[in-house]
Amino acid sequence: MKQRIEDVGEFLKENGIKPSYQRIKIYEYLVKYYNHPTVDMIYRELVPKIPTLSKTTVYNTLNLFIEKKITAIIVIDENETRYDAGTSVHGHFQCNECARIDDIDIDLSKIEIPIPEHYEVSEQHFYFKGKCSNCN
Amino acid sequence: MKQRIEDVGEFLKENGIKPSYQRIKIYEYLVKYYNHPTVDMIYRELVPKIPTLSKTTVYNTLNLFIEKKITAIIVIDENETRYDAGTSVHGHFQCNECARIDDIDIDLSKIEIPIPEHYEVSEQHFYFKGKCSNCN
DNA sequence: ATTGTATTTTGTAACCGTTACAAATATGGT
DNA sequence: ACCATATTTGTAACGGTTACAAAATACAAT
Repeated sequence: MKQRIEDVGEFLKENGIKPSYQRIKIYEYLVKYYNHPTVDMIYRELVPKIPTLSKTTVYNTLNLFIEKKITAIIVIDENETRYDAGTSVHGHFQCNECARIDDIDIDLSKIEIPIPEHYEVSEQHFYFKGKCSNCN
Repeated sequence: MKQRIEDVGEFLKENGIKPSYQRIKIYEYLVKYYNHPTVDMIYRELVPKIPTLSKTTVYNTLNLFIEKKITAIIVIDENETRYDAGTSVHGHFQCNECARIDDIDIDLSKIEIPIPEHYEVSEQHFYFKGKCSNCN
């Protein structure tokens, strides 16, 4: 879910990422909207400000963020990958009509998951699909 | 999760699907292994028995199964779509090493999900990633 | 059985999101 | 300013999936 980031450049540095202009703008996009965007959504928003921006840069940057664990991939849309600056465990809801993705707060303490013996869990994901209030 | 299907041809008919040879074999694969296969896994297994089989047929058939709701898509692998003949709500675990997917039984009654007002939920998905016992 | 019609299967080409790669550009230290 | 390094960019390739039309099959009526 959302977390306050005061200085994006500083935040990137703290996480071992040299804060280039493109990287700052891309991360700022993530924390400004928290809208679980596709690469294309980020690209279309930033290109007017950074005319030379390449989609490859957006891909590279997001993959770097993921490697440094300040961004998570949300595997929920069959067609496009979604990205989330919120890296804590929480759920998502995707509307089948407008494709928007909302955060869902899930109380993990109440959930018992029968993971088999000798299995090691590194990620937990919960997602729902249906129709959001705008499309209903 | 797993459900017993005695006569696949009859089962397909009951669900409004004309039971062609290919369709029967593909559905038989799903219920024989319940291994959440990719298209390629199904294709490679069946080609020796059906030498003329086309991958397009596998895609077409699975999409038909999904339309008729006797198969579900599992969105868990970033690269390839997975298919599941078990259409009840349950969880999945994918191993990051060998990519295999196991079923996880989840007690839904204990889970409270704070879905926003006027949202309509049609699907619930739970999945986990990590290392399975074979790879540990 | 034969014909005609609709359905299913098949192969090819296209589509699209993503990545590989090398050239161009920017950055930082001396 | 110069050099070494890191970053960005554009193009081409890759791979999973789908569109499409032709070929094969199944089915009904005569």
